[in-house]
Amino acid sequence: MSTSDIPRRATIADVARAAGVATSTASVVFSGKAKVAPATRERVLAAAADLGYAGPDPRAASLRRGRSGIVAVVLEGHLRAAFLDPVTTAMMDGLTDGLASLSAGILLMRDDEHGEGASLANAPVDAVVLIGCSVRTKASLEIVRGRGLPVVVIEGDAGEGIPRITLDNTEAAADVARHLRDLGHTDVAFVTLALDPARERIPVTPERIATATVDVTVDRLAGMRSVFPDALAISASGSLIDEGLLVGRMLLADPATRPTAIMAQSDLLAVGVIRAAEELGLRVPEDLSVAGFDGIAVDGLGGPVLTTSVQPAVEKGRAAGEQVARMLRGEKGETQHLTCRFRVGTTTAPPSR
Amino acid sequence: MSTSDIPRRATIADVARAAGVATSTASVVFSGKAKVAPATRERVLAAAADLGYAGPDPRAASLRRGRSGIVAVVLEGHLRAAFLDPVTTAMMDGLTDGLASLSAGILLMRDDEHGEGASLANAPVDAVVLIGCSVRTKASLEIVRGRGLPVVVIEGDAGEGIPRITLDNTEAAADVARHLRDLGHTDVAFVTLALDPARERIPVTPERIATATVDVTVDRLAGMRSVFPDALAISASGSLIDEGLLVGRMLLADPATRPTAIMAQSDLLAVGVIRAAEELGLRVPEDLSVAGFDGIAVDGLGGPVLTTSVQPAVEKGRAAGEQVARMLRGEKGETQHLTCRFRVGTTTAPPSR
DNA sequence: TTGTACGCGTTATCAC
DNA sequence: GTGATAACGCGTACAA
Repeated sequence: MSTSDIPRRATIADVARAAGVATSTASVVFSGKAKVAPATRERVLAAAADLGYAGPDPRAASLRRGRSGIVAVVLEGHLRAAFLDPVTTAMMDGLTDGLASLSAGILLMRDDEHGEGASLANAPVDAVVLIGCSVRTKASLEIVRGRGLPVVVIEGDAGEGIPRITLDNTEAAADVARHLRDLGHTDVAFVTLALDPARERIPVTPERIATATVDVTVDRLAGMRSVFPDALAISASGSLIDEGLLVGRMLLADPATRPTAIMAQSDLLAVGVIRAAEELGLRVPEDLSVAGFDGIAVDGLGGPVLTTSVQPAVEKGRAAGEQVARMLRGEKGETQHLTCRFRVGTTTAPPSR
Repeated sequence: MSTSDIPRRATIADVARAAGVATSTASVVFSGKAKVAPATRERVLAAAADLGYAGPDPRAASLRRGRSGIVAVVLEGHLRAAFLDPVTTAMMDGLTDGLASLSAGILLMRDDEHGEGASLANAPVDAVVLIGCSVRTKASLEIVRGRGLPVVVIEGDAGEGIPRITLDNTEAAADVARHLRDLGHTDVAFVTLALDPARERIPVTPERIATATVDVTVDRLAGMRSVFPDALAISASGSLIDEGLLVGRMLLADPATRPTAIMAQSDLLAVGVIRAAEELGLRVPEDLSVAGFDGIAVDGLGGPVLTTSVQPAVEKGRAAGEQVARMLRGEKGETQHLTCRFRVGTTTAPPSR
């Protein structure tokens, strides 16, 4: 080991020089964009190995190409909370599929960073996928549009010209509600997802709906209310079994006002409600019908099959990924409307009284 | 379609020209790295707004700076599976904390992509965090070292000079086992995590251990075996309640060979075992003691408190993030050894027979 | 098939 | 406080 002051990393130019070829030739050897004589190819590779050159610097390459190979995914709230939700993880899964043709990496970003740091404003990304639609999303959208990046919004409205991936939340929720009505239920209560960032576990009032920021919650509630206009609804603070349990207890505590059916806006919430019923010695579906939304596989649920509306979560992600891929290819992104499929399970039945 | 309908995006040079200042001045206006007279500042900002310039191009900036502000996190297997695991999500949470001082973005990468695409080999990242230690991790490691990127490995051995974040898996597992032995149990069975990518749900044999690729599984098993050398162990295919349920059924099916205690390598598996016991009408801990590992909060578990070893999952991520931050500051990364803490819960008791 | 030359858009440095 | 200039490392027309 000699003096070596500052061991500047070898560049492709160094490699070319060492191999006795032009830098362009060396470049081609690594990109494979053109034919190179096997002999020179070998020489270049040997020189590279010799200098410890590990291929083109991605930063320089992306400047030159105008592409970084990275797509940003903007989630609301804490990453942890986002990934706790099976629907989100399924969607991410689909997204990686849809993006496969680009073989792009996924840069996770939270929606609420305003600090200097690696925000949407200065991340080297080629496109952006926005998920959900809080007030903040609008801010993110502003930044992204300013940068002129392709955007796709999943379950949210981004305004004119921005391709979206939508779900028929209202219709699908109405389907589930109609199923309960058709079974003969008239005394139904709802457990909704969070309405706004405050995430309070309290009854839903018209005022709260007016100021709600989570479209999904509002849309599904609208569908439910279209069948049972006056049903009591309580908002949970998130999509968790434990939340469903808590709200379930609230709804079932008083035998006098106990509904014959509870409809939750997510499967996890529904499972929680079932647990609450079990605690109180109520049988599902004999004493209480419970329906959910999402159609996910709940780890540890076991026997019962939830009556629910199965949403194409993976498809949502895949569709978004495909649109991003299209836009990056220079084509125009298109809005895709996806639909849910109602599924009858073993957790709903006619009311006993 | 004419050639002029590609409106080249404005650059900082355009802005500077329009504002009548030098590009370096305009640059400083955006970076804030030096004082600028309010008047010129205004002029530059106005010109930028006028030209629709949304700030420096991140690609060019990162080439110039030699930093992209992105840290890669390499997970094994499907992203979905990774995020299904509460320990992983907790760790990611800690990682974002530890990385906070860098305000860097997190680029998710799978461990098993070998395609041309945006693999570790050509992603514009400043550092890498490798999680777990499969055979493939070694391959990832090769690439990363070749590029000379700072690396931190969480729960895996990366060889000389690579800082690691480790857990005292063997010792902690032995602690749990000793607790069971001290309660008087002699007839104990184990449920382990996956041993290798095949993820088979079958008994663990010496041969399988010899060819295992998942260090965590092997280490914890070693701890368990140090107390109960001859206990039957069955490997689950993943850390899921449903997996615990399946393996639990296998272990409890035959009353004649039924153990008095089952020790699982994860809390989710343990919960599954409890469910299996409940199915068979066995009471926990009266008829069967169950212990887990991880100390996570299981959504929907409810009443019982699991006897387990609480691992510092969030800390693991935070420590990794901090080491990355250090290395990026030019300091040397250091290996951190973290320890688990044994917790007695309500799911273990002396054997009844 | 190989080499030359230029530009991608920015920022650090140093004069002024 | 402001300006000129030189890299940063690469890809790719274009010429040979």
